[in-house]
Amino acid sequence: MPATQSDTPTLSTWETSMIDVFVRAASLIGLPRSIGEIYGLLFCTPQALSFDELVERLRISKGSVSQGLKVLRQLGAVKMHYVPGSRRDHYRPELSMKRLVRGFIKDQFEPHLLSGSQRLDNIEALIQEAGDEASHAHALSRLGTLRSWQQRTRKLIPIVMAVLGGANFFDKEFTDQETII
Amino acid sequence: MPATQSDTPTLSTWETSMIDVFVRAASLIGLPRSIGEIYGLLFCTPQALSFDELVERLRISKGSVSQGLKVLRQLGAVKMHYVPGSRRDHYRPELSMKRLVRGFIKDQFEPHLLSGSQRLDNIEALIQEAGDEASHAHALSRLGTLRSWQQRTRKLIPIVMAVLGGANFFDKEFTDQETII
DNA sequence: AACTTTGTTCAAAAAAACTTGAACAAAATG
DNA sequence: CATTTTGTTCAAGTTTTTTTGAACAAAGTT
Repeated sequence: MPATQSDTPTLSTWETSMIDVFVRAASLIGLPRSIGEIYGLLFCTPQALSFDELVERLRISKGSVSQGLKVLRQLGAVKMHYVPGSRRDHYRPELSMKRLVRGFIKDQFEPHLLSGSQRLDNIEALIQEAGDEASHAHALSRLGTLRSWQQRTRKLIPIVMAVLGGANFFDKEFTDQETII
Repeated sequence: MPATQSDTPTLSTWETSMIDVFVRAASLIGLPRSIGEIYGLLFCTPQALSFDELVERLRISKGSVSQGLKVLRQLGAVKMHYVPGSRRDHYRPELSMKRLVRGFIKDQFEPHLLSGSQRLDNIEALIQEAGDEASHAHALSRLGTLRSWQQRTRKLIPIVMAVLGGANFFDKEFTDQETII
């Protein structure tokens, strides 16, 4: 058994910086640092990495890696990758921006939109029950505003996905006179 | 001086529920509860509210209201409203979804995109300096992916704003055969 | 000028979110 | 079946974020 087996090469400067980009991006969308680190390292690395390699190279706990990978799998941001001859799970990053965004919207956004609709219906009932007749009109008007925001958000999502979906309508070739042929 | 002057009507059921919607929305975009409460109460109320009314009706501290309003002003989510005969500042909620979204993007998103570009340039330099020639190709390829994500995000923002900007290209009338006349 | 009103600031307290590591479960191996 | 490998769970510890409230500043009143 070679003495070098468990050597853990330290992260290079560029890897650290690139991981830092993902840590910031994660925090921007409300995900913990450890998740940014895990995805970031997978993003930097040519080969799929195992659970243990993540723990060792990032020097974070098994618990963090386990929970982090769980969330990333749920978001569709990492894929499991079979490595012949190894019992360990290996992971690779999802590299399609469209799929990453879709995963995020599906997991973090749409549930709120869904439950939101029901909440607004409940609020409407509460306004009707309320004794204060005078302010019904205003309350219902604001409720209407809220519903319109919801609806516009719903309309927006497929447009965003379309824009992210490879070549499309919004690309230069489609709008630039010269290149249309 | 009437004894009832400082009566603080408690929030009604529907107000509480509607404020709750905003508290959830705030947390979804990474803003503290108190900010959701402040915007939510302004949204529910027909008249502009003063600083003190926010403190009293929401039963949160002056500090929270002061800091919350500061952030909301910065985001363009509340507007100051002059009330004749009162020395106090009064506030009204911004009701245009487009302006709300623009404020959020300008304040919370664009700064990251900007600094992000510089970071990627730095990373490119670090990769060049790195000794490990063998992995240059992969590292640069991933850096390219990151740059393309950035660029796509930049392109997306004006499209989102356009979709939110009143009647437009994506509305039914523009695409539905029957209604085009 | 002294006093009142109005709102901000910031250090400390409280609450929430994240990470750790040890105990545990599940499955492969010998 | 006992043992090892691999990964999950969760209570406790740590860190970060948010809230509070008292001291302070700025501006209006008397």
